Amino acid sequence: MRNTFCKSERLNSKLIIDKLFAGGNSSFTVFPLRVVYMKTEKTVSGNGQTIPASILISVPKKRFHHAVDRNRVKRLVRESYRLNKSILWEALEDKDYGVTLAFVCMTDTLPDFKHLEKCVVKILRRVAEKC
RNA sequence: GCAGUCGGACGGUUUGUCGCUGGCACACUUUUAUGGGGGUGCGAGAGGAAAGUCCGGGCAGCGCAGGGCAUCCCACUUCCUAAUAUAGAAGGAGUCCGCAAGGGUUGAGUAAUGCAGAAGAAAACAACCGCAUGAAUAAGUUGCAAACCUCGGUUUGCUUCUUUUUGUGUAAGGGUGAGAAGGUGAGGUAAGAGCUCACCAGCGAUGUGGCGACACUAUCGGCUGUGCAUCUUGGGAGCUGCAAGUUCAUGUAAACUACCGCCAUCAGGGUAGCCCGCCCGACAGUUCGGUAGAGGGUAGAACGCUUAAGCCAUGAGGUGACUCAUUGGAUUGGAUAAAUGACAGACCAUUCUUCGGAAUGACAGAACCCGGCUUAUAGUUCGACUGCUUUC
RNA sequence: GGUGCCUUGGAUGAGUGGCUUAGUCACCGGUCUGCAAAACCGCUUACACCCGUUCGAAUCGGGUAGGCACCU
Repeated sequence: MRNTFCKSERLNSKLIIDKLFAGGNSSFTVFPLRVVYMKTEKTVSGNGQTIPASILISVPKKRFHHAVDRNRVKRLVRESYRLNKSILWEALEDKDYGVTLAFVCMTDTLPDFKHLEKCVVKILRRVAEKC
């Protein structure tokens, strides 16, 4: 399995985002990230591949004032998801629904990659268990 | 050598693996078709400030017969740029700071009107103290004369000075203030005063130089307080901003347009603050009911969207900003819950070092596009210049 | 991306060029009380920062920093 991250894996629909944050969805925190997730239908990308999970990364302006730092955190989270998404995908392979995830950054200081990757792996395992 | 001023350039390099965005080529798939989709290969992918949004322009939509007033903005000069006297740059001018190289800053006009805390007699009208002089009467006083007597004084008249009251003159003085009728000296006067004169500072006129701001010296004019506001003069300004706006698919609202009907009321209504003017006029507007039309907003997709008032070199013109060229050359960021990344290694800088090595990599991330300004910025580097010191 | 606004004692908040600033609440200290509450009295370096205009700036102008709202 290739560790890609194409456009249809990103969450960009305003309606789904509103639904995700409206309440009633499960969430938990593995410092420095908070995760909100929701069951949805699986989407099919242009080449016929089914995409079981789509994600969103949010870094609040209050915690990181400069755009450089916000971009850096988003890229780190995205990269660690890309390298480890197989955990979630294999768990959802034989299910008939998909999952939508939102990562929210909770820390004030810039995290380093190895730390964040461990954190993301932990989160993905927990989501895979619960679904 | 030390201290300093101004201006410019760069702002980590590179290899591998795994990804993202868009470009080109190739074949594939899907669709009636334009087209859409992923795959493989090739080469590309943040800045000097991308930032602040302090200015200006392009571009886009809406509005708009015309004129005046009001409102707001601008204000040393010449010149440059798309930017009209506005944002800025260059050459100058005035003024302030610095020994200097240099740096900061800006004056439209003052005819009229108003205001100026505290302090001060007074903030420019006057009044007051003071000075000078006239008068008055009262008191004191100097001198002279006359009369009287106890011969030393008393009384009366004139007179000198002082005090008091009052009229007139008074831009000296009143030492407070940011500012006190330009300053110093002499003459002059009852006392004083540009009242007169000499020198000095400023202003106005004439002259000379300069495109001009302005400068200069000479002559003439006694013309001379500071700040703010009103005011006056000249010039400029329609509003909103790519979340502008255009197109597609979906669908029709209590909003819009046209027509019809009914009821009541006003004489006017529109022209984006007011007036003139212009337009409409018993139409329009308001309330209710009906019919028809056209279609807003939200969510989605596409366009706008990147080759340009652009950049580099050469030549010519100009002190310079900059401009010109039948000149030559290179142009590949275009995202949209938002790409330009992550990891590992080598090198390069800086710091620490037990000399093995270790740590760190400034400020900061395009959001329609340009030009300027401002602010942040580790480190490296180039050029021009100034002052002081030393040596030759 | 664009547009508009705000910043004054610890908190709130008045002050449109003239005595480093009105009031309210809170804190602390004092008076009062056997002790407290209430009441009364007192108290708090720089008006966010820098520069300019002015004789004089919280106030006027320019810049910087921080914060808020709207286009939603």
